[in-house]
Amino acid sequence: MDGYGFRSLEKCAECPIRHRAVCANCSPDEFSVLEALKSYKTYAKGEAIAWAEIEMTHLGSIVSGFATLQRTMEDGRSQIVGLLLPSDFIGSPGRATVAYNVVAATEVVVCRFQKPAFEALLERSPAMTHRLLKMTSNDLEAARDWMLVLGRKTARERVASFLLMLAKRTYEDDDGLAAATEATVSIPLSRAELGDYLGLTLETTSRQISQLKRDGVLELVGQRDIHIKDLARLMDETCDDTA
Amino acid sequence: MDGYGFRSLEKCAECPIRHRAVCANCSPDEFSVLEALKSYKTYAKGEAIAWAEIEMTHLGSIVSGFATLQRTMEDGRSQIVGLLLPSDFIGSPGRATVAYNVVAATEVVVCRFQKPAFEALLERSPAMTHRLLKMTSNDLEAARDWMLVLGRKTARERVASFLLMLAKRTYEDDDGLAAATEATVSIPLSRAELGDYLGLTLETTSRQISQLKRDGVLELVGQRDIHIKDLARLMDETCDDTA
DNA sequence: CGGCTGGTTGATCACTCTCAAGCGTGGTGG
DNA sequence: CCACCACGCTTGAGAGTGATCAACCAGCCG
Repeated sequence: MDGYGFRSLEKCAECPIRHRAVCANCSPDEFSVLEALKSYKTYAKGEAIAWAEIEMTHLGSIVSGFATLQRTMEDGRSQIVGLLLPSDFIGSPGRATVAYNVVAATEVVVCRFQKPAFEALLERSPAMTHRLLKMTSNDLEAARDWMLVLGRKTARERVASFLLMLAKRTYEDDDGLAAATEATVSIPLSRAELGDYLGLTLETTSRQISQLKRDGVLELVGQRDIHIKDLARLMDETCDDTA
Repeated sequence: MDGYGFRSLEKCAECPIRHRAVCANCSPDEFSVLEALKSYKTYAKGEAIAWAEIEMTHLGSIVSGFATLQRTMEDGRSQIVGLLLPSDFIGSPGRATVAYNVVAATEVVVCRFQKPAFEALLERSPAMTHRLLKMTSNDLEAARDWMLVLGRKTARERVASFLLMLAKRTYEDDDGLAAATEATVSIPLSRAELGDYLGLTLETTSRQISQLKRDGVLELVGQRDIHIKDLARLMDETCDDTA
């Protein structure tokens, strides 16, 4: 379907991620340049969007789907170092390669630009540069938050932290999470991937989810969807003060 | 000594971090604006440069010394989520607070700017914005690298990874590390802080250093300086492919 | 129906944490 | 001048959390 399913996206003005992506603050002039340069590509679940140490030819934004950033060791150990959701940016301008693999966790549609062209555009567009700085700085903040999880939290706290983060991201647009007492989230990762994100084995991850279920904090709806019965309780379980 | 010891720094052209800090690509015009706005402040070892959730009045660059970024939990657990070395930038423009404490690990001299003035300047200076984007993106890369250490590595591998990173940073200017077989590094952190950086207890950290010493990989020179006898061996110990 | 994949659960093991004692150095005061 | 204390570091013994290895279960598809 490589592109053909997305004719409606050819106009940036109708793009679903228009107000949150790197192009959020662009002027009409800039949008017309972007529209001329962009192309869409669809990746199947499990497919690599970029590979560590391999030069990237394109940069771009996730339009739909989830992707993971994963760093692996020779002996097979692997750590997911980031999740990409719609509107997140793929690649670092000015850097030829990234140190991790970008893998589609679901089917993913990317709005892509040739790297040199995009970098040239960035040189001339303060709006995009500032937006990208803001996004990068948010990612840095999130990465550092997650370092606390990986370095200091117990297995149960890690799972709780993950579910809470997912709930926040899921409901961030309606910002109803502050008031809500319940929430339902869909986990876009397998237990093995979840373990790689949490720095745990898949068995420990599964056990902690079961335990939280037994303790009445949540309910499983199928294997990928989780209904959080008591959000306040879950927040306690994360042992985290950041509201 | 608040400033008086640094009269020689009043001219940016003579600043020791001039070619690596956020101002690296500034034009002469921009430098004269920076010179008018900047002020120096010295922090004693252990003093807070910024505090989580407390609004920052200034942004700036480390001129000399080391600082740590640390995120703490209510129950006392703490994780160091970054090290700031000379030329590193403190604070995020556009964000009122940061989620971690910035603490001087040694005596630290900071070249500071009032936050609103600096942000206004950044709006008008593509050179600084691009430089800051580059630096932020490097920090993000480093944070993600460290996530692999925290999530997947053993205690011994963590210590080895830390020493190797320190050696790289120490020798990065002479870039002689590629050829070198030995190196001497000075650890700017106590064992407790080191543990907080590695996601270990101070006891485990100490034990692993002793073990590496017993195995002939390194020698202690005092308690803070470490002579790495076999760099290649140390790289093996990190179990990391990134050269 | 049988094999395959992803998830759960169980038993055991090992690594790291916890608690505790001991060591060395540097500073203070009698 | 030296005894004493404080602090940071090291080392030891035992406990606990999560990893490992393995069996089992459910859903899916051929």
